[in-house]
Amino acid sequence: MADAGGPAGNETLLFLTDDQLRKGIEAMFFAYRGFTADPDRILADKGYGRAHHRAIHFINRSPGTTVNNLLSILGVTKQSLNRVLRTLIEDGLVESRVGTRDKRERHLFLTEAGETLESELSTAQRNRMRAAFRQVGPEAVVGFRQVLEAMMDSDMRHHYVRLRETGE
Amino acid sequence: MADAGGPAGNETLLFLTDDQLRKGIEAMFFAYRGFTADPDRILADKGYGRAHHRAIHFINRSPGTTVNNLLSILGVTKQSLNRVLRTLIEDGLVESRVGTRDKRERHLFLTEAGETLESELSTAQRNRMRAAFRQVGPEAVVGFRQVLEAMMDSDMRHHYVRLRETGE
DNA sequence: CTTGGAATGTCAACAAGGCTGACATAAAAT
DNA sequence: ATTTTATGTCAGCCTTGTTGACATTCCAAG
Repeated sequence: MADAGGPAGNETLLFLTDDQLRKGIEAMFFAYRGFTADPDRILADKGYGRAHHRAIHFINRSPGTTVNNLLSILGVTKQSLNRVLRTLIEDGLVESRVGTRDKRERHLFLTEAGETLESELSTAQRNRMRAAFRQVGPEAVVGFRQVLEAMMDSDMRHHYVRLRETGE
Repeated sequence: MADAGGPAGNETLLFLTDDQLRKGIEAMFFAYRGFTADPDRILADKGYGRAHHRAIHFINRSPGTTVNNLLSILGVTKQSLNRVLRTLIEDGLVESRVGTRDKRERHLFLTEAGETLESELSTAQRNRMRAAFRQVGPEAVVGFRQVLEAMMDSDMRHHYVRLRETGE
């Protein structure tokens, strides 16, 4: 179990040892903290949390998205999302429009104020990621994204891919 | 702002565009969900949460570590950690021994039961990471770790590196 | 030896943000 | 006409973070 290469020691599989995997696990843990640190600071100043950031991010990525679609992307309950959306709508950062084809649906949009905050948050987060990317170079970035994509649950990968296509 | 390469379009920097950075950000978000999904299920069955997992992980990595050291690794308040440690100690998964040199300090160890749970959790998490690593190959894994390390806050990187050295 | 400060524990209170369950409404689908 | 779907809302619970206050223990400096 500790040696993925077996007694003969297939050297091409040394990157699959428990030790290497543990390093990957700890790297994910510490890096995710850095990943969220800058937006967290901005959000705390304005009385918001990560949940607000996530909603704002994905509304910005897919303007007019429905509540249901957002729910499946975020993987939370409607009550939990609703609490966050309510405050964002009350504060004038998000607009909810009744659907035209299907009037049961609410389509979500960022207001100008919402776009301003989104830009502030994503700029901070991009700055850190840009610094990391620049430091390690394009080939490492390709590997980074390949591993992350392979680590996703398949339904989350579907969301990721669909968003990826939208942006290109 | 949208074009990292400038008007002339330096093609070697195309991996730093806002679009590429956004993909990296979304990849981190979705992948982290997968990263924690398997342990989360195991923990939920036993009435624990991620905070318990983190404590168990780092006590296992550094047996005999002090509460203070654990605090700086986990980045939470002592009250928050204390609540988690108390339940783990009550449940017989963690043992707290008064320090010999400095009797103010408590040194933390996993009991046999604690090691059993740790193994269950880390096996599940390693399995997913192993599958991802195997799927993308060793060069991608190198890039993955390089980007993550570059994305950490420097104090977290210190912890990461210290733990990395311990394991080798 | 006394005192100050550090490490730890504990109690209380609070907030964010997850969760479940129950119920209401409007509109689409059958 | 009935059922299903999409959404919202209320109430209550849990985990896990926070702050503040205070006690204990003990090292270390005066």
